[in-house]
Amino acid sequence: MTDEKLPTREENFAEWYNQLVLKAELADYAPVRGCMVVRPYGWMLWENINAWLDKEFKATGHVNAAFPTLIPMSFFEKEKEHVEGFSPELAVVTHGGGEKLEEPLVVRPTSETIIGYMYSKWIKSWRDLPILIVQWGSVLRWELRTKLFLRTAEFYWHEGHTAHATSEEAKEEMYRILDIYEKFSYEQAAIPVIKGTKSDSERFAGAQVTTSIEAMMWDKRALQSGTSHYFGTNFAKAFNIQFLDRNNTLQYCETTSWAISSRMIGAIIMVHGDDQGLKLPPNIAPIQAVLVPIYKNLDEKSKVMEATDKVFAELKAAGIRIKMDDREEVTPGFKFNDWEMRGVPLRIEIGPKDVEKGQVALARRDMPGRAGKSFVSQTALAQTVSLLLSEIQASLLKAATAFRDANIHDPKDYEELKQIVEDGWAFSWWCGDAACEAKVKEDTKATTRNIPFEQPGGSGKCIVCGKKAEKKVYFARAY
RNA sequence: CGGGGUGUAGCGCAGUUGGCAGCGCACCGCGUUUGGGACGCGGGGGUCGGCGGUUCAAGUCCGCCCACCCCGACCA
Repeated sequence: MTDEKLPTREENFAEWYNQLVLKAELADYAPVRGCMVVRPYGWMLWENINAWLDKEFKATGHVNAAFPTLIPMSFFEKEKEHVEGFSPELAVVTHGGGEKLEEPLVVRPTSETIIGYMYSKWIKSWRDLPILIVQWGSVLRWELRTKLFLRTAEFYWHEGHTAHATSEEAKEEMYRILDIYEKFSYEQAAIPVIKGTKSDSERFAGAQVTTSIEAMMWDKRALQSGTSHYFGTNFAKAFNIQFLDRNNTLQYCETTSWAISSRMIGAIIMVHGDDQGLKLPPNIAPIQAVLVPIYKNLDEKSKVMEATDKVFAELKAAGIRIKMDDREEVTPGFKFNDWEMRGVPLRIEIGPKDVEKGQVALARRDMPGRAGKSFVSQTALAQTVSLLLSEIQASLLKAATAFRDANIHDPKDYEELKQIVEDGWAFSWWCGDAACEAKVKEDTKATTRNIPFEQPGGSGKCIVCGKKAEKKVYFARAY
């Protein structure tokens, strides 16, 4: 708790973000370089995110399991691109029990290798396929520059790892998961995303195809918010994951992996937040409504508390995640600001006047000042609140979508592209040549985000070199 | 690893020509307050990043080291 105000987003977006994460008590800096502590309020948000995803994964035939945190170093050397991609950021354990280890162990930066090793033991026949396993946990990458939630050394995620008999099935899986990620973004996080394929230079180390969902933050930078990879037989060959098909022929498996990380929380902060603080989507908010009793003396207190207790019990019973803030040491005004900063979608106030009139005062976090305020009857309040929460959920998505669409432009030439990516996304024809992509990156720091599945059709001229281009791509500066 | 910066109470900072280590917020206690960030009074809290040097005397001067932050390269 503190009464210092946040900097505005215009003043200093990075500082606004850092201070908000700390003040809202989502996370704190850990005494370990680049690591964070996710505090209870942040973890509740994470749990709500995971609960939804877990349900979707299970509904599509996936099961959960756990693999070791430590992975033999030699495993990483089995897939060439994978080791090249990850070796610069590995943390390595060299000693155990006071003795130097014969083979160093890597703290997992991702688990394709150890899971691939296990799959080779478990898979013998086409009857064993597909294997659809999700692991929930954390991984460690020795990042050089870190930022709470967006890029920490240790971060939390789920990683799905699947093995299939055919490339068609594996690709279907990759797309199925990306669709779940998209659905999550729209329906739960209220963040519009663009689904597409990563360019060769942006592909995951060891993947044949990497797909992603990309979201636009308030400062118009892009955030890759989820990825789903198709490996072909790359990892199957490296780890000897083979099965006998129906014709008694030995085949390599086709594998996938996919993930959404705690970075998603950073996206929620940067897409919805305003100068007052967080705005959490009701569907995943740890607290959907906060109840603030207001009174001046003991007589008023007993009447007010009687009403708030009743309202609290009713909303709780209706399944609304409600919090009663009956702290006596701070004023109502302080509480209003405090809970707004922490992004609670709806505030319910009950004071002596409301008790008299059998009403409550409501304040919507998604609407500024008076526009979001109303008085409603205490009768059937749970229904009113539920309805409002879904309205707020919808309005957050609507606002985020309008903002994104207003900041995507179609440059007429390369010069205009350079201007656009200063403060927005460019949607342009691209010939597919890595050299053109590299030139944009060098000139503007913007990278290709993805080649969206949704294409205008036809062909055009590459925005960089002018050669014929079959696809349009998003260029943006990324986190 | 390159460029820039900062280390003094939990946080933000001040500390002059070297001379009793301070301020604001937070925290604890008591009282008054409470419909948009309340106030009064009284308290507790320090290896001045570390080590070494100069000096009667070092937060302050000198040397070395360490940590962290910002900007690049890397990245979910």
